[in-house]
Amino acid sequence: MPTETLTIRQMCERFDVTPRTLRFYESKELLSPVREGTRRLFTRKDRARLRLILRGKRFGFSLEDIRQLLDMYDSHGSNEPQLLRTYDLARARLAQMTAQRAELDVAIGELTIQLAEGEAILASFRRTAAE
Amino acid sequence: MPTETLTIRQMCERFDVTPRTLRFYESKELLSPVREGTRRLFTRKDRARLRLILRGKRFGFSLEDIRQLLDMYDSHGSNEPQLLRTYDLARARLAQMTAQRAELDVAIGELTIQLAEGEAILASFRRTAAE
DNA sequence: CGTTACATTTACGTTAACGTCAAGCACCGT
DNA sequence: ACGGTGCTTGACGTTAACGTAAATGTAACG
Repeated sequence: MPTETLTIRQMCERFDVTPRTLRFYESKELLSPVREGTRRLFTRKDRARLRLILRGKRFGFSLEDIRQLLDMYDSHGSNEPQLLRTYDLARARLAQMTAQRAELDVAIGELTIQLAEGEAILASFRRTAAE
Repeated sequence: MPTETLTIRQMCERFDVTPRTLRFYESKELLSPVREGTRRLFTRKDRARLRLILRGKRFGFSLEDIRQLLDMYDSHGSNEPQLLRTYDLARARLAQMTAQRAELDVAIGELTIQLAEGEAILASFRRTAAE
């Protein structure tokens, strides 16, 4: 049963991140690779955590938020108050994202209108130039 | 015909920004209020520009982008190459925003699913506690 | 043994958009 | 003259998530 650990470089290729990023995450206690002498070896567990970290980032969570979520998640998935906090954090974040989406929609709409106006002006330039 | 200039404090209240922000914008050449002695007085033109600035921010433009857009806009709305650059910048930004919205949609979808799972687990806790 | 390739730690640098003092005019009413 | 209020300029501080450089280590290749 090979544990199949990865070097930092292999991790970087597999997840498209830089070494600096992995070391930074370790310093922030988001990852905890084992050591072979002085070198880091990333286990299956580290890879799982990194996947969750990257997903969290896509959600727009800060690394600090993610750390708390991860800690709560696996320090005890069976601890209700902690799970509840995780849940609330996620809900709050979802609300933010929904609001952000709404604003983005408005902004896209407005900008689209602006663009149409701009295009009209440019079109008039082209007509003038054609004389 | 009252030019109706505003003090910095009045501007802040009207637009919900801080004095620091207005001075910062001036230092970045986004605004250019006149002086009465040593004090700033914001004219109608400044108010119009500030409105555009705040709108640009809602669009997600950086202040530097906004400065360029404003300069191009009123340095000569009749200069075609500059107007074209403005237009291109806006189009690029719109593309970014659209992409961002797509990602946000995906993230919202995923997070919603996660929340449903979390809720299910919490529900099982409540059933256990009810025994 | 020398070089190449990859690894490590330490620590300062970067970016945007302001926040937060500090020190000091300028005028107003008393 | 004095206290209060509002304004001014300077200049350093803040935040997140790394980038980047320096100095060093170590393992294998030829």
